[in-house]
Amino acid sequence: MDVSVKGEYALRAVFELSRHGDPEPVKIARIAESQKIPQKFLEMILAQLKQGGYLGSRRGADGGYFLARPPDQITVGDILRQIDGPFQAPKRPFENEPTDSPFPEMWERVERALSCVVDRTTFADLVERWRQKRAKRVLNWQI
Amino acid sequence: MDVSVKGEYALRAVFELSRHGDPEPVKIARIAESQKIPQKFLEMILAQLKQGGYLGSRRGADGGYFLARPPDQITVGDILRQIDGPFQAPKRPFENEPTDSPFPEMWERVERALSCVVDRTTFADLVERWRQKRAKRVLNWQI
DNA sequence: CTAATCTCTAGTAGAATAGTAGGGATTAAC
DNA sequence: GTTAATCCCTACTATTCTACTAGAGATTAG
Repeated sequence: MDVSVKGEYALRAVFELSRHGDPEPVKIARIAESQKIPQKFLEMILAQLKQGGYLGSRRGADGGYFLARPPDQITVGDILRQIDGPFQAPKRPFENEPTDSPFPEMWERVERALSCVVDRTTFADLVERWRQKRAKRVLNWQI
Repeated sequence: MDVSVKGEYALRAVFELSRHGDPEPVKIARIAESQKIPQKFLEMILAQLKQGGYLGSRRGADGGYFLARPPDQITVGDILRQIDGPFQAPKRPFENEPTDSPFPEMWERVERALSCVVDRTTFADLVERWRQKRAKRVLNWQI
């Protein structure tokens, strides 16, 4: 019942690209620095996200990574599932359980509840909330 | 984003005790057999649940484990947290993050959504659903 | 007393996590 | 076309976690 550091790194990386906005590629090194992620580790994560179809890349000097779709079409759930695999209660070891077990139904409820958050939160949402928070902070700072 | 086998074992053990109903102690061996849990592993789990105040025990011949409270006062969330620890998004490595990060808020939403299921589902609920399912099945079987 | 139980400490094989290392392939710019 | 900057790919690793197992000790009913 937790989220891996790798998953959180992936979210932060995609957030960084979403925040950047324009389709210019962003270098791994810059994402790594601005989000405090070990660069070599981040390389693996970004490759995995590209392989999932969420990111694109350009090599060579002036290369980098960019979003393969607009940020309102990528959800937190997409990224987490790509990196950490699907949510699962341990159904595997209990396949031959009686059909009247109350647990599978409960796990479905959990899954739905989780999905309501992660599959409905897009990176466009996250960026918007971030902008609002920042605006508020700047406002307070000026008073 | 998953639940350990140990956590599921714990849920099944408490379910077994709840289903049993009366305050007579149930032997580890019986729980282990009827829920297909390795006995020695289950011993550790039950000790942990007792230490959390959810179960009581009696030693010696005719000993066993029993619920320390009525099943409508033990939730799935209680047991999972006792065994697997609290749900957490990896807040630890990101303590010095800017205050305008959108992630902490999102993790709170996830936690609340999760809580809505696991902290509102008691073992009395599970037993009731199980009984209903079984009644339905028997009915179909008779037709 | 004895047999059946819980209790406690320790160990352990295998998988997962969170990385690191080092070079190879591709591209922009001179 | 050489160079420098970047992504790409394979392999390795230390540490921790998971899911157990082993064996002996403490307690109790009969």
